[in-house]
Amino acid sequence: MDTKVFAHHDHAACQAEGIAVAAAVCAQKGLRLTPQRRRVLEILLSRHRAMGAYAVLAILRGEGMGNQPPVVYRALDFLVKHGFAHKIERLNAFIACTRPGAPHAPAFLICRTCDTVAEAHIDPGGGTLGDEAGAAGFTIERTVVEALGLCPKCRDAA
Amino acid sequence: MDTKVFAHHDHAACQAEGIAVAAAVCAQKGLRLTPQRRRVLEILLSRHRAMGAYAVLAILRGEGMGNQPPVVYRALDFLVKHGFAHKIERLNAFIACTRPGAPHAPAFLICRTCDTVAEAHIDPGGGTLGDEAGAAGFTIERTVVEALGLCPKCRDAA
DNA sequence: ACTTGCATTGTTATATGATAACATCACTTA
DNA sequence: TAAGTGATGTTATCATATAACAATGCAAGT
Repeated sequence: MDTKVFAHHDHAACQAEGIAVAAAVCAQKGLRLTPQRRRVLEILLSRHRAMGAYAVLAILRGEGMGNQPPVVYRALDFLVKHGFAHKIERLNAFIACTRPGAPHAPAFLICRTCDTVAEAHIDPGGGTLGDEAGAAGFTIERTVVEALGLCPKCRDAA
Repeated sequence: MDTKVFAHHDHAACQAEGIAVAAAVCAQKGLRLTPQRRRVLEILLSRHRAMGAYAVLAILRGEGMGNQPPVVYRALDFLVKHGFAHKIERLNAFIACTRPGAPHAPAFLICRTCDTVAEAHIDPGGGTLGDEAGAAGFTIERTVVEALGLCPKCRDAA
């Protein structure tokens, strides 16, 4: 789990690696990491917090890279579709993936005080829910798992 | 788990029980199940599908029980706050609780074809995620768990 | 180089989901 | 019956997301 995001870490490396991996994966799969898409990923990578689409759009606007909602939604759709970013349903917001390239079922720990989001990974068909779904004949294709609470830093501060 | 919702069942009893339990719980806790709130719960209970707030509002309008968004959002807030309904984050929609009255951490199985939603219950601190959160010092307060896939009926039809 | 085809981007308009703010009404209890 | 609280009515607005279509860019084959 990438709970390092709750503590100090080499964030510059964190960002650089995110872009590098995305570029490599795109090259390998024949996807186009265009300037807009790349910039949106950089913006998401700049913080371990989920950002709303319109917050991203505001930054793009300031840089002359797009003025209308579809611009940012298309870039976000691309990043989510190919696993470079995730949508946090509870927040209607987006965050860069910390394990791009590898297929995985993400789960998130969301701090309600500082809004930091850590990405964990789970077995989609595992646990009680997987057992019950299996028993009921329900086929799980995707999972949304988001835990809300307090990160260690905010808990200690309180 | 209430996976009976994927199959034929006595739905009239299902609905009646939902209202009866809510009324009993409200009486016990000194909450007011007003006509609007009761009617919204009835509407949600009428199907095992999540409904958007505006879909509920459209029905209320047709019955002269409220014309503006805040009417339905206030009723839904009440129902969710007291555990008579849940919000499905993935769908931005609401569904009646199948275990009203008892505190619980709900999880949902959402069929992408027929939109039926079954409610299961999980141990919020259990499983891999609970372990990892504990190890990271993260305190889980609430969980959003939504599995998307195919219910038995729709899987067989395909 | 040319052109054909497809992915990407630009732009307008609108759909969909949610809340702030304030006035009014109703129920309780002292 | 007045005061306090919770519930409702209403207007306006904010926030999130997508449809539709035009214009552009890029890559592959000839």
